[in-house]
Formats: sequence, structure tokens, C-alpha cells
Amino acid sequence: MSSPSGHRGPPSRRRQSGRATIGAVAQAAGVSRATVSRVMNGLPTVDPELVERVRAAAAALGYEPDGTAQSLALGRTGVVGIIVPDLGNPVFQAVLRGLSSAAGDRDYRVLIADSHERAEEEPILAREIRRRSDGLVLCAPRMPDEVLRQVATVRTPVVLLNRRLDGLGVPTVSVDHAHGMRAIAGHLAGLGHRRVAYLSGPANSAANRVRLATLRTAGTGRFALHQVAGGAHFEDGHDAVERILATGATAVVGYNDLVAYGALARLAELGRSVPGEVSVTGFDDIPFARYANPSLTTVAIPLEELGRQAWNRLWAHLAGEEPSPDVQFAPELVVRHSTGPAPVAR
Amino acid sequence: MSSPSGHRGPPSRRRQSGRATIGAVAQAAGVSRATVSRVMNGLPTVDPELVERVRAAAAALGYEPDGTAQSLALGRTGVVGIIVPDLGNPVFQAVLRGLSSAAGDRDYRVLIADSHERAEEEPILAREIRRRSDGLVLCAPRMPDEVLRQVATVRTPVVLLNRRLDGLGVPTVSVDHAHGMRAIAGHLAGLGHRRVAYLSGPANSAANRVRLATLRTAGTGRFALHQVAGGAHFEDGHDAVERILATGATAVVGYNDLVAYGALARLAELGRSVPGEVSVTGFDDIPFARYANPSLTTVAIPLEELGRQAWNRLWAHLAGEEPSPDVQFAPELVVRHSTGPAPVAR
DNA sequence: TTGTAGGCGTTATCAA
DNA sequence: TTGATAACGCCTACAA
Repeated sequence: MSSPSGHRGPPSRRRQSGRATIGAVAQAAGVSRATVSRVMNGLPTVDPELVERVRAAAAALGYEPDGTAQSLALGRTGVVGIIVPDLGNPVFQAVLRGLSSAAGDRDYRVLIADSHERAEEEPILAREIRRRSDGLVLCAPRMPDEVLRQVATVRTPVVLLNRRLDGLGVPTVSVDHAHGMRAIAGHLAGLGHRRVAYLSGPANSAANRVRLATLRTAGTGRFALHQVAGGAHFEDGHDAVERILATGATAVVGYNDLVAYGALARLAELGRSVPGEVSVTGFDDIPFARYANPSLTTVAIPLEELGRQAWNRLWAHLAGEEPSPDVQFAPELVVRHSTGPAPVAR
Repeated sequence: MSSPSGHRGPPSRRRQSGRATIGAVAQAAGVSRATVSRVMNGLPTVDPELVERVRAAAAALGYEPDGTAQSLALGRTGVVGIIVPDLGNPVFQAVLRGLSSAAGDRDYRVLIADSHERAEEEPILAREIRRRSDGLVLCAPRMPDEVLRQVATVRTPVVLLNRRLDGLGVPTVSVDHAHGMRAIAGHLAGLGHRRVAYLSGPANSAANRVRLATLRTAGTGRFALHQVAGGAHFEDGHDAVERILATGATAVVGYNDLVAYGALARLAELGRSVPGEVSVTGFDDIPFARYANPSLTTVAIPLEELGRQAWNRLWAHLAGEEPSPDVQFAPELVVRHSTGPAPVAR
């Protein structure tokens, strides 16, 4: 209310309280600002004595170059952004980790925006992040194609994660979900399961559609498939177990590790043996999957590597190099202890 | 090598490829740059017709104000930074989530730096992040006091997380680990455990020192305490189980949930019943703790709330408000299913 | 209501 | 080797 523009932002106090500027240092050292700049950036073409004077003055004043001013002058920020739908999801945490780590190797930092699953916010966040960074990694599984097309059609480098968008030449790092799901189907069929429940993900999730469709196709003639409404979180899996058991399925295929984990927990509460009575599979291979009890059979997506590959493409663009070709990972099945032979007695 | 300054940075191409500027829009709309600025910021004192012209021109040119230039002119970036020792640790993930969420409510974004547990990097990262942001949240459990003092003694607002530093008036959000550990000691003693193993954390971790010392004190006269070397990760807990069992302890107190989780997994592999033969406790209450099998008895630190409180203090400083008093959370025991009465037979 | 002009802090060009 | 000086793109008194 106090702000004239109606913003809720804080007082935009210019003249940062007392922060020393390059001019102050120049004055104190008796040189020009240009020389201070050269010293601060370690350019070799400065008289050693002046270097010393400048260093001393800078130290005395506690001077540090202002990043914003540097960014403006240099035309680059040294920052890349990432938009994720849910920071609480281990999948995006891992991707973020990979991105942050790879970017850090080049002294780039990561600016982060969490859309909290509100797809309609994402275009806005994308604009905002782009204005503050040199490039953007977009994880927006639920964003409608047309919106995505708009967001991706900008001069700022953008890399799409786990989402294809043909036509425009937007670099993409994706995952062949079908490949992974076929492996799961084969694994379960081979174990003798004839009645399988798919614990589904969010209806508007592209990954969910692909995973379900693949499971249906791959299972045809091998097992009956029941679909049970789920979601993307623990609770969704936890709460779906009774409905799953009602189908008489001997194996449940979770949309992702999280729902599988939830199902596992509920099954334990109910005293059902896994995999003795029911087998359970996940998808993604989040770090906790191997520590489930029983450990979770799943499909391993190299999540951190996705983040790193996204960085590689961003970096190629920033450095003006040839754009790396799109990558698509074929995730492999990881058999652990949550799956076993179908129980013989029916 | 191609860069004169020895930097490994990318080409600092000034003149961002064709990006429209405020001047271009002004020219296209036949008004001054000041007017464009007013329109873009929604100032009401502009003739509706001009507003329309400017809007159209901006849209036609795909103009968007440059964030860096705005930051420089306004003297604020709209960004806060956070330094964490390990982005892979659920504890810091949760803190980050709380910070990001709270900051987002004020349209602030979060710039992140992961020190990968290398404490000596942290001062450097801190400087770098500060230059690009309006304030900094510091999670640096292993940083030496003297270094911390230097890092915290700057004009940029800093908030310390889970770390006290007396003398300077640096806002702090902390946790009373002793309070939580006393609760665990009481809980186990009450269940009849007379021989307890402490699965320790990193030796140079302040939290580890406090937790261990408290457990020792609180256990005196109630149970014998064995210390077993551990760490901060799954594997450390997993690999310590044999040594724990060798002590004959009937209860193991994990330094944190992660090591407790690892211990749980190993105990299951060995066919040991939890809590029938051995009870296990954690610390922190990370999201996965409740989904362990058996679910993990632990001490609940309001991790996201820590992040939010850190933001509150940063915001107070940014808004020039009265600095909120330091907070210290007294985390409470959460009894789940990994603890039970000590086995009678010895 | 609009435009002019100066400033934000830094880097880079070009003479000297 | 050093120093003026002009960008970088935007915001904002101040004047008209």
C-alpha cells in the first residue's frame, strides 16, 4: 500500500547503504576506475606498485565489485534458471542437483522457481526467471503444448526436460518411458503374474499417459490389467492399496517410486507380504528406492545426469558452440526385492 | 585459453543478440523511454491511448524489461541466496523448499549454491552469491567460527541457520538439539533399554557434538552408551550395523534419519526384527521417515519452517523493519514403530 | 500527462 | 601502462 506502483515489493532503496564502489577505491588509491577494474580482474597490464595500492585501498574499504553492474556491462549474469513443478519431489531434487553441480563447475549458479504444480503459473515464472538469467531449464510436465511453444520461442536459451516439442529446434533431454515400462511388463509376466494393477499417476501427466499405454500394450495377452486411480505422492499410493487388493491383482505397477513407496507402507500396515502375496514396482529410481523395505524394484532414470545434460546444452548455446543433439535415455530395469513369483494359490 | 583474463567463462558477448530495449519500444511507439517505463510498470499517470500504443509496440517487438538493468537502477535484485552443504540431503532440501516458498510469496527467487561439504569453499561461494542477491541464508554446519564471523560481518543481510554466533547481531534460526535428544533418551530408558548405541554423525559437525553429549548426560545412570562411528548418509548407517550388534545394544540412536534409515535397511537384510530385537531412532523427521518400514521414531525438526523463518528475518532486514528476535525450535519426539520395549531375554 | 537528463556500478574502447 | 569516456538498459527526479 505504501508503494506507489501497487507492488508489494520492499522499499527500493537506491544508494545501497555505504557499499563501496569502484569509484571510491579509485579515489583512495589515486588511480582511475579503469585501473581498479583491471586490478580486480587480474589483468596483467598494470604496474605492480599500482596493483598494490589498489589492493590495499579495496581491502581497506571492504570493496567488492557489484555483480549486477558487472552483469549489465558484460551482458551476462552467470546464472541459469530452472523451473520445477514440485521441489518436494525427489525426482526434481535430483535433476536440480545434477544441474547445480554441472553449472557450478563453470562457476554458474542456479536460480530456482517452484511452480507448486500450478501449470498456469509456469509461463509467468519462466518470464521472470529468464529476465534474471542467461538460460532456462524447463521441467513442466503438465504445461499445455501451445503454451510451451510460446515459452520456448524466445531468444534466451531454453532446454526442455523430459518433454518433446517438435518443429522448433529446442534442445531436449528426455526419457524413453516406454522402454522402461516394457521391461517392467516383461519382468512381471516372466514371474507368472496374470493379474496386474496399474497405480496411475496424475491424469494430465504426459509421462503417466505413456507409461499406462505402454503397460497396456505390453501386457496384452500376458496379463489382465486393472487401473487404479493414484497420483504422484506417497499418500496416493498409500490410500489406493485397498482398491488395489480388491482387484485381486498379484502385482502392482506404480506410476512412480513415490506411490509405490506409499503402497509398500500400506501393505506392511495391513500385514501383507511383499513380494510373497503382492509384488510392487516403481519408476524413476529415486535415492530412497533402494532403501525401501523390501527394496523397490524399479526403472532407473539417471536423474542427476538429466540435469547435467541439460546444462551441457545450455552451455553449448551460451558458448556459441554447435548445439548438442537431443538425448533420450533408455532407462533400465533394476530388480530388487519388492517383486517375486506370483503366488500359486488363488 | 581464448579468454584474455584467464577466465573459463563463456564469450561475454555484449549487445545481446537482437533483444529489444526500452529505447526501441519508445521509438516504435513514438514516445519517450520514460513513458514506456511507466507503462511497463503500470503507473496510472499515462494517457490510455499511449498505453495502448506502447503495449502494442512492446508486444510487436517481443520486448521484456531486462532484469539486470532494473536491478541496477533499483538497487535491488529480487533474489536471495542460500548456501547448503549438500543438496542431496533431505534436510537441506526441506529448508530450501521452505525458503523458496516463503520468498516466492513476495516474488523473490532463490539462488542456490551447494558447497558439496567442502567448508573451505563456502566463504568463496558466500561472496559470490551475495554479489548477486539481496540477502543470504547460510547453512554451514562445518564452517569454523572465525571464518563464519568474517562471512557474517558484511552489510548484506545474512541469516544463520542452525548455528549460533554470539556477539555480532546476526539473526539466527536454530534448533535445540539437546531438547530433542533428551526426549529420545527418556523414551528409550522408559522402554527398558539398558544398553544403547549411538550411531554417530560426522566428527566435525556441531549438531553431532551436541546430540552425543546430551545423550551421554541424559543416559547416565539409565543406560550404558556405546559410540559407533557413522556419518551423515544411508551407507554410513548401513555399514555400521554389524559393529552396533557387536556391542550388544538393544537400541540404536542414529545421528540423523538418514543413518537410521540405513541401519534399518541393514537390519532387515540380516533378518533382525525391529523393534523386537533392536529399537532404532532417528533425528530430523525427514519426509521419508514416516514411510520407513517400520516407520521411524524420530525427533521432528520443522525443517520447512526453518526456511520460512530464515526468509522472515531476511525480509525484515530488506524492508528495513525491526529485526525479528532469534528463534530456537524445541523439536518434539515422534514415536512411530521402530522403537519398542527392550527384549527381556539377554 | 509527458519528456529531458542524469544516475545506478561496471567494463571496454581508444588515445595518450 | 594509464586515463577519459562511452556504453550496458533501466528508473526517476525535475521541468515543461
